Amino acid sequence: MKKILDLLSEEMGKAFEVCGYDAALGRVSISNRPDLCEYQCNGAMAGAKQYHKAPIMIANEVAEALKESKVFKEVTAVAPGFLNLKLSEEYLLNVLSEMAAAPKFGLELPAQPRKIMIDYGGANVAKPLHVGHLRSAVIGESIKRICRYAGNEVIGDAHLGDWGLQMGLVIMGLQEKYPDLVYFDDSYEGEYPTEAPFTISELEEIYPAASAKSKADPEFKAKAMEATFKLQNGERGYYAIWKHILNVSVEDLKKNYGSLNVEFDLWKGESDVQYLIPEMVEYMKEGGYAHISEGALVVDVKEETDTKEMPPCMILKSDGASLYNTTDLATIMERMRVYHPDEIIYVTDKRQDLYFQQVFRCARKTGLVEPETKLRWIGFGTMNGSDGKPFKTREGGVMRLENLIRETKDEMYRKIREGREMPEEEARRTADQVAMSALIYGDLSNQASKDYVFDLERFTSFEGDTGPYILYTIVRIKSILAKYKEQGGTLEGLKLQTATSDAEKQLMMQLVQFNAMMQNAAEEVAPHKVCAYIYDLANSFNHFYHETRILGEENAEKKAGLIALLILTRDILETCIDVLAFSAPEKM
RNA sequence: GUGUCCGUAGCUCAGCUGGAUAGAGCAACGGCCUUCUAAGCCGUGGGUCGGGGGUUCGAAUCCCUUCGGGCACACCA
Repeated sequence: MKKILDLLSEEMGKAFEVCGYDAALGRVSISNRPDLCEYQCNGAMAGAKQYHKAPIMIANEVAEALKESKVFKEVTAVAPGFLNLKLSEEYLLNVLSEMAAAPKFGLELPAQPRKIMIDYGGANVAKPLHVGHLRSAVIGESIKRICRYAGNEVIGDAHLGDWGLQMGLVIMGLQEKYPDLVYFDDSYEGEYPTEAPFTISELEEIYPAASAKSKADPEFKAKAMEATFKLQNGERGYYAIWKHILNVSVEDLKKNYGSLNVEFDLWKGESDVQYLIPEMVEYMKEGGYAHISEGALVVDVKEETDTKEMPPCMILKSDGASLYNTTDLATIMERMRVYHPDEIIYVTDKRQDLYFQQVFRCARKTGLVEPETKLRWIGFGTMNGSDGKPFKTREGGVMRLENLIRETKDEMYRKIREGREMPEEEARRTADQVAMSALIYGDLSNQASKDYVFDLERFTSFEGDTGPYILYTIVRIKSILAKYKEQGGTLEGLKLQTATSDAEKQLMMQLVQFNAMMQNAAEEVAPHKVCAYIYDLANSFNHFYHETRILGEENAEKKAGLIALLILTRDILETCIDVLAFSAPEKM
């Protein structure tokens, strides 16, 4: 269904037209002076020049034409030419009722669903997730859910880093620790064990140790490079142990991502497109796109309109080895063949801006994607500590994501214990759920592209613009509804009623914006807009709640209408937190 | 150096396709629980929107310039 602002603009446009002006001038927006009006139209001022007329005169004429309007109950022309509008309660009720009955609360879906792939920009195998992975995970997940809710087919791909030098390093690290493993015995010809000879914790120790050693010890580094080379050329033992590394890591990653409610549809990695690289390189050479520069194979991606330096996109290093670009381009090639998406969205940190410009230009120029395939890059900022510098542990190291999550859960548990009587087990469960809302909302409520300060105390607070505040609001609603049912009420078939107070009308006006908000959030892939909306909605609700006796309402019809309003508010809030990838408990 | 993003209340941030007195939250202070979760609600104080120019009837918003900060600039990912 149509969005409220479009409906109002239509009504206003008609009035402009009746008075002999361009209907486009009738664009209505939400008032920025809530003390004066609910909506406003500035078209009279915009049209003054065009019609050589004082804005206030135009505004007066239009206001006059709207005197009998069923949509606006009040239209006032104010100097120098503002049109201040108040909505008729009956009209608001009609729109809101239609919305409550419509699928997805009246969100308009695309006629043809678009196929969108989301690339979460790669966790690495054998390396634990750290706080830097939080953002791509929660932003990517939320974007996935928003796009899906908006009626698109969305495929999320983990795009693991599972193929570079790091793998050689881990393999060499393992060989040093366990030289007798059959994987390192060249003469071994039997089947390799199905069970991995190491745990995830061992693996996580081995990588940093091997990485550090390779920096200090050139000989070790050479061995790791050789191992990488052998792995990539299919050496049996190395490949078998690599498979173990992959499996153990993915299992652990699933656990960690799972606690953030992040689910990937595909667990593909760089290794999955290695087979395509020779073909892709050949294609780029044959097509005349690639040439040798300083020994490396590159594709020029400069454009005449560039005002800055644009280095070429490198396809192969001068030693012939592949690199990040190579696998990313091969991945695009594969995705086009297998899935043929209309759009690919990359979620990575914003330092990779230039890099993705190069890759996108290269993919376009070489025809790896079609002209209408949209390639979009979402660069997110850094999560900083209270000192404004990238977040560190107290000891100054990189904090593991797992630990960040645990600390947040512990802090939330402490708060719940402090503020509520609750059985131990339920307190734990509730704390976990509320903690995730704190962490996820704390991240998503910031614009993705900006850096933000992680403040445990603030994020886990039940006051202000936080996840717990949103959940608290939902729980309050649920609590009333539960009580209403206890008293023998039913939640079915209730009809919304005309607003009888300002607070109720405010709440209804907030609810009616849902479809426009969600559409906008999807178009701009902006989860923070959903956050801003539910914060406003929660505020409107709490204000309304405070002023309105619901269960004590004596008029049965009115009471049913209030309950219907609560249900709608709860449903919209829960729909929103669901696309943000967290959920509300029944009690807290 | 080139490019890019940012600079709004003590702190953390909205607002930026130009509109009326620049908004929230936190922190500070003051009210509101015999009634549906007070983890709430209501109110008070707090601002040269980094500086300077320009465009406009009107600029936090657009343009130019300047200062301060982050980040990136081919064989890392």
